[in-house]
Amino acid sequence: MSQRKVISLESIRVACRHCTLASLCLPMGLESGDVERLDELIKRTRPLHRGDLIFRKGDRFKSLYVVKTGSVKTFAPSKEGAEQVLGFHLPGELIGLDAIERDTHVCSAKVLETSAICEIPFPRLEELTAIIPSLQHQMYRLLSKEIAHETDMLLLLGKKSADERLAVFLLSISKRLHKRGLSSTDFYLSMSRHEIGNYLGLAVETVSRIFTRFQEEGLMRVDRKHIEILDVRSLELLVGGAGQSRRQHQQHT
Amino acid sequence: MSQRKVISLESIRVACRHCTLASLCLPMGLESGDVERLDELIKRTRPLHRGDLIFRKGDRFKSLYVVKTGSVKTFAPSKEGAEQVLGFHLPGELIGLDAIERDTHVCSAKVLETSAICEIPFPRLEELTAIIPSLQHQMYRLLSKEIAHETDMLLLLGKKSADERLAVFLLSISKRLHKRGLSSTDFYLSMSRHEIGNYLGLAVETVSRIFTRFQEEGLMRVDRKHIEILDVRSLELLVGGAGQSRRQHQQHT
DNA sequence: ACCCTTGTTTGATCTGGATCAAGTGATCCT
DNA sequence: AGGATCACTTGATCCAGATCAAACAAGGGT
Repeated sequence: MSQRKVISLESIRVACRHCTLASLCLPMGLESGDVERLDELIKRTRPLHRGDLIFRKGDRFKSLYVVKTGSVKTFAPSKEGAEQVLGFHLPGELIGLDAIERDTHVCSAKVLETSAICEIPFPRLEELTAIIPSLQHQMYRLLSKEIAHETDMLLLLGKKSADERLAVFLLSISKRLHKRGLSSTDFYLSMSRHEIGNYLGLAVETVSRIFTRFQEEGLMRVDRKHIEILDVRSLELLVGGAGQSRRQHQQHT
Repeated sequence: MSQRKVISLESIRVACRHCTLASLCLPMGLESGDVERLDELIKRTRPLHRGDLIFRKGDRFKSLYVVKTGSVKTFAPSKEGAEQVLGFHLPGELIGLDAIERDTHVCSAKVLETSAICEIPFPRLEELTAIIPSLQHQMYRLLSKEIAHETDMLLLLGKKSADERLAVFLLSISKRLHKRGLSSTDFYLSMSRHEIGNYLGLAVETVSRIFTRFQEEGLMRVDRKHIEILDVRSLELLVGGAGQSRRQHQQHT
């Protein structure tokens, strides 16, 4: 999702309190003294490159991870090499929350482009949350947000048409980039059509065809990974449910 | 999901420490002193009846809820009266976790049969978790578990065939009843075919047809809401992915 | 006991997207 | 630079499951 592919080695050493993401990330709303305490336990590793794994399914759970720059996909690999893409993660987003319960990662995380990742050892974070109420609250919020988001995805996969799914996907990326100070209408996708389709429960060919059609209809311009949103309004209408999704009977009881 | 429809008015007054669910529920693993402190903040209301709402989407978030007896569905209502069923909840299961972030309920919860519900005011719970580390850990675990579970559902809705979805559903109910000391092979469903289909992203007719076919194949016996699982092994094989789901290409990068 | 409403089943038909098949354009490697 | 591989696009066909239609069964209320 790089607006620019250059990443500064400088920047990855910078602490939370100087990080531009602080307002989106774990430190959100903390007092500066508390941010420093959080800072102390965060490890910043050298940048990872396209295809590198942050963790894989089955690994012992030790830490949560935050994307600092770049982008990451999480996916559930199955025996036969097939997989389900579970999410795409942009800077400031927390990864690994699903591993706490089983003490084992239940999905894998792979870097989609050169990325910097912050590592947060969970046991130490847990200790810290017990003594910083606002950090504890932030953790509950982040966990809850993840649940609410997956709930939205369930609705998407259970009830929406292919067009709606793509529209939701594009608007989601667009909004998230915007929050990070990037253009909401002109960006590069760091994931392949295949990965998009997998994520949305669609075949690659369907994704490709719909992108083409959206372009013909003047909703967007597509050139390879480069996307320009031309008509946000129409995309939003599509999502709203103008083209009435799939089966929507009235309910009972 | 009632093995028996009779519920004892006596039992709903009983505190956590005498509750048979304690080992599945929030108090899991707590010391008895801590259970008592938790007990003090839990409200137990009179039983609700089929169709009653525990909360509805948009309500201010104040409490989490636990099913004590009976069963509950959560669903996201949409403007036009259509809805997406998000989950079915059995005794010991916590509801409302997705509301923490927005401070507002993002789905509604409706009782499927006469049920007793425990209410846990969240602000007080949050205070308590800050001073009882094992309770805090338990909360993280429960939130994480919810995420991991929804992740499984994403895979189900994104990649699995109708047969697999039904098999997963039946085995899930079966296992959860078993954990609660009930029969895993002989039970009553408290939800309608319509709700099952909605939950699994299938039309009612498809659910009905597959139940009929499963019966013809000797996997189960179906009589209205009454289910008898005859061949767990085969259902498990179905889930494993014998009938190879949907499109499962190899992946890239 | 009977009517009405609602849930369920079964059959016939339709269709959105998956699958199959090719061709084209990028990117990478030596 | 040349060749191989991989990602994407486009067209043709197929099919699992949705939708439409109808009959039936069960429970609930009066």
